[in-house]
Amino acid sequence: MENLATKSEDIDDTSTNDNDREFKKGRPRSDSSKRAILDATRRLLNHTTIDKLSIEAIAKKAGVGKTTIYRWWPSKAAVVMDAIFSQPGFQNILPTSSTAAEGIYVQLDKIITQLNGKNGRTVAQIISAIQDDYEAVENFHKHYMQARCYQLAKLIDQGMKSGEFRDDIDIETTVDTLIGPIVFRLMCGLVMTEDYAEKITGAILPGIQA
Amino acid sequence: MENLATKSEDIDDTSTNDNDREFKKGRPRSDSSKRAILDATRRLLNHTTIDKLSIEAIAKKAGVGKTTIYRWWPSKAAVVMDAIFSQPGFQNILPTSSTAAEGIYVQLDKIITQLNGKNGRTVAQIISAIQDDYEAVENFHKHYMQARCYQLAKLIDQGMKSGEFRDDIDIETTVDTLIGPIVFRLMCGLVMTEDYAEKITGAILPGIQA
DNA sequence: ATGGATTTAAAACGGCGCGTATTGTTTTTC
DNA sequence: GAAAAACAATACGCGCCGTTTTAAATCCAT
Repeated sequence: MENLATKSEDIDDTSTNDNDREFKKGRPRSDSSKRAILDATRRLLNHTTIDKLSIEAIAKKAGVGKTTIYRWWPSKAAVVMDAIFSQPGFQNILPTSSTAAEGIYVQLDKIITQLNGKNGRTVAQIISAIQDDYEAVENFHKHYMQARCYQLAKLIDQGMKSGEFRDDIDIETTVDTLIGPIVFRLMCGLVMTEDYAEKITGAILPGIQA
Repeated sequence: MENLATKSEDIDDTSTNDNDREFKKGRPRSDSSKRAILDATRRLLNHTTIDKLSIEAIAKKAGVGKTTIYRWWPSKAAVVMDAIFSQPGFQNILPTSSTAAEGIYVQLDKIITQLNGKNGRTVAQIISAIQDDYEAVENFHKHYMQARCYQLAKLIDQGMKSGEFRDDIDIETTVDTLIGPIVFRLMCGLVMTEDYAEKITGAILPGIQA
């Protein structure tokens, strides 16, 4: 639910000390404008692509000045990421599972389900948008990719320690082989069938099980 | 070396019958203009990104009218793909190898080497550019992705028939697990170390070997 | 040669969205 | 009530878009 804006003032912790907020002079940031901007962005993205989406259109639809958007977000990609990743469906909660293998399957299936449909197209476009934007890359990893990869890594590590998996496997590479196929099919416009999580785990897990 | 242009007249085979070319009336397409356009595109891409590259800039640098570009290519992505994939380094020749496993390793390593450096950034940008462009997706698959995936599939199939691999594996999914990690790291801006092909094969092949 | 067909470079067009600057108002703290 | 900051609205110059028009160039068939 936290802001994904990347303006230095927002991520710089030096000015975010507990009671510091109370002592700021001037008119505070309008929360209603912020919500209007993110809502407008989400609604516009239902009918167009990131590429064709313009800051001016967001401002107009949100009933907001262009300057307000430029004031709080460094790029179009930042606004879109903020709008998409703060959605309810995009919280990445850790599932409880009996075995590591089952946990990995559940995780992959959840990601695939999440990416099937319009959200998937938008995430693909976000990954596209970060290609030229160094600042946005970090933002994307921090608020999307790293959390999902870390959970897979934790499950693998857990399986290694419990004896479910072999103890000589390379965790990072194994995570790549699990998440890689999904990103591959997402970015290249290939369909992911409903049983794709099963197919991936069926191809990977037998090779790492003890 | 063939043209990658996607205007219907060019991919429609009905007009490409051997001696049909000789019987066309009117001024023929200028081959020097074509080369100038592709050369200019390549040179401009060394100093900028696809997103920032403009048709007008290409036309100016090539000493060519804008209309000539629009006449022969349907989109910026098509011009760029034509310029990039016709380069010498992008021919995908099949290596000869003793075992299927070694063949797969060689193939992956060649792809990774090809994608490390500026070519990789450009391919990533091409994959980005095809997200909104249905016509360009097919072009990309046809002239880049499918050829590479097909060779991997053939090697797997060969290994299955020779008894080197198990006979119950899903070829398509296995290809995904081999190529997926590479696309994943490419698109997410993660580094691929020199031994990354070794890491992938080390993670995948043990699970499918007989 | 002559006329028909096609491509070519060049120039001009209206339009959109960029990122910035300016203005005057509103909301807060001191 | 004064200073500070954010706000909506508006205007600006700029670059590139995709299209259209023009006149020259280059081929073919007769």
